[in-house]
Amino acid sequence: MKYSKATNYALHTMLYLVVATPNKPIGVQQLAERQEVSPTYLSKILTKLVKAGMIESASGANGGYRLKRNWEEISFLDIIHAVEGTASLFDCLNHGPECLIQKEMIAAEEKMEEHLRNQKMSELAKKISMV
Amino acid sequence: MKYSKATNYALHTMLYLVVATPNKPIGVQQLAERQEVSPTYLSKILTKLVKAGMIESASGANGGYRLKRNWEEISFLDIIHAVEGTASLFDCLNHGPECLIQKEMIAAEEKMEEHLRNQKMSELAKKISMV
DNA sequence: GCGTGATTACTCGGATACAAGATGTCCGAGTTTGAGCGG
DNA sequence: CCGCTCAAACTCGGACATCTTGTATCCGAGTAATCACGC
Repeated sequence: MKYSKATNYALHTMLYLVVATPNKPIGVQQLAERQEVSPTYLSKILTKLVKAGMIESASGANGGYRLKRNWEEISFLDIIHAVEGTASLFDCLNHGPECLIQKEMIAAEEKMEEHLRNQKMSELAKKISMV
Repeated sequence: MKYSKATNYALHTMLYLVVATPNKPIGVQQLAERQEVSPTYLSKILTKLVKAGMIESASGANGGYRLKRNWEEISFLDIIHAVEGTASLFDCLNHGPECLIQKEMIAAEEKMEEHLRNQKMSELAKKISMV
């Protein structure tokens, strides 16, 4: 079990956008270069963030991706859920949701999600700009 | 990102062994039937638990798998680590361990592991026998 | 100067290729139990 | 009754086969800014 590279790219891209915060959209190429990933693949991932309402895309020349309003409230968990989906990490195959094992696993997962929900990208950006 | 089916099988098998607690080893076939999985595949998974020192295997007729000493201390995390490995869920590809994003992700993961570490199979078995 | 059209620089989405890991099967080898058989 | 052999019931481990998912590329289509040109 591993977080996908896509999640890695998405988190880093969001952090970059939050740190930059220009009104101008930033092109996929520029975003992709920083992370050494192909622009087309990154674009695919960012489409998920667009559908989740975190960023918006601008077509045409000087196009790219830009933060949307409430960007200061975006948490790690928001981004991860947009990329990885919101399904729980563990499904008991035989017993379904009544399974005690499953209940414990989901409780543990909740602990992790709680931490990720409280961690906002904008907070992290502040730390960086202090350095 | 998902926990593998193998983890599901391993957790259920361990719970079954803890609830049963006979000195006699229990055959793979019996264990596999309960979970509707092929014996050979389950055997592969249980081999990992053997190497991790949680159970031991007995060859020959009336052979099978049996709990080892300190079985009362076995936690969910022990089992999961034996099956899934101990690598962290998130690796920042570009920046390595200094990456702030990675640090937050690992901190979140720690929260989940802490919960799983405190959850012992023997405790869960008690709850079941009460019902 | 000003509209109009062409060019350019982009993103979007689907189709497709590729790789890796999870899942599952097969089989030969080794091991223990227990039954059968001969002394 | 004892000991030997042999068959049966197991696990073990490696080598495959298969399936799913993540990763990545390619290309045609659409869109917005900018430039060129003609009036």
